[in-house]
Amino acid sequence: MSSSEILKKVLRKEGLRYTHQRQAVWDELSASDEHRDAEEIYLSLYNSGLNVSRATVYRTIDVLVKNNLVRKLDLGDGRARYEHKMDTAHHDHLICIQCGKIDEFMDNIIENRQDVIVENFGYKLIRHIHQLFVICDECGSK
Amino acid sequence: MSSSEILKKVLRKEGLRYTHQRQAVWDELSASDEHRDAEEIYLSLYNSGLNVSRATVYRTIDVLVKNNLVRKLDLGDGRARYEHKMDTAHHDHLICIQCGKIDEFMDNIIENRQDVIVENFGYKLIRHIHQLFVICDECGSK
DNA sequence: TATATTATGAGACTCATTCTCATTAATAAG
DNA sequence: CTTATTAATGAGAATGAGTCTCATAATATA
Repeated sequence: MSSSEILKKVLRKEGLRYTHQRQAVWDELSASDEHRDAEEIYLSLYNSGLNVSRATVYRTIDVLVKNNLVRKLDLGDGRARYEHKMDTAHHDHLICIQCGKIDEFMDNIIENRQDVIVENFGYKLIRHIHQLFVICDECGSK
Repeated sequence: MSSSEILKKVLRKEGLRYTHQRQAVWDELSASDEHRDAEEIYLSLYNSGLNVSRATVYRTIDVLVKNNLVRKLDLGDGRARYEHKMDTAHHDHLICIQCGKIDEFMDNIIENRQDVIVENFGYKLIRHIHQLFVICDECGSK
């Protein structure tokens, strides 16, 4: 399914209209594996001559996040980052506190333990955040 | 060691003066096991007749966090929460996305896996965030 | 007690994000 | 295809947590 078909399906489901701007934001996000903030997406579009307003960038990202096409990351520095979820399995993140480099990890043992913990409380797990703040190899060797 | 002795030791170490305001903020934090935001602490002091400014509340909390007397929590809703670390072992949090209730958990298997993951990357673990967003028993049964 | 230095308070400021509302564009109806 | 209806957009104002500034107050030092 193409990029625009995926988006159209989501918009249809949400009862929203298909617009150039929404396609542009989704293209921008799905084209990169970086973890980028809204301003970077806005500027990248702007520099490609696509003048999508900041408000629309935010509004569109919200729709994409809600419909599981994009994941929102809160790294604790006041700016949300976004990554697309096309063909990517669940993972969590390692963040270098010096250079900002972001790596991904996934550990079934941890995932299972989470389920057990929540079950012991008698709760229902909706989602989780697991971030390892590190000094990466490059920063550590300086 | 009393509340004020602990604070004085930290302030001495940091080359900072011992003031009423700093004691008041630390008292407020150490007296409760809740996970409170800066405004709640400010208002609680204000309502006790202790007029410590918001700026000083923030400044004091920074010192306490830096010196490990207080932990700062980012729950992703734009307001930091704080909990004191007196006589408390390390733990992470379960947060009910409906009522906001916060519970604590600690799992050695997870802690160990984190170390292994970071070691495999050749990085150094500095700190971590692990939050399980749940529907708690009460909210789930409604 | 006088002097030097740090801390505080009030409010201005920042910055990411959200909101407002007049204008524009997309869809529906004819 | 054209118009009517309704939703989306853009520009910039508003928000809100947190930070900064700087004149004044408090603490420590001589």
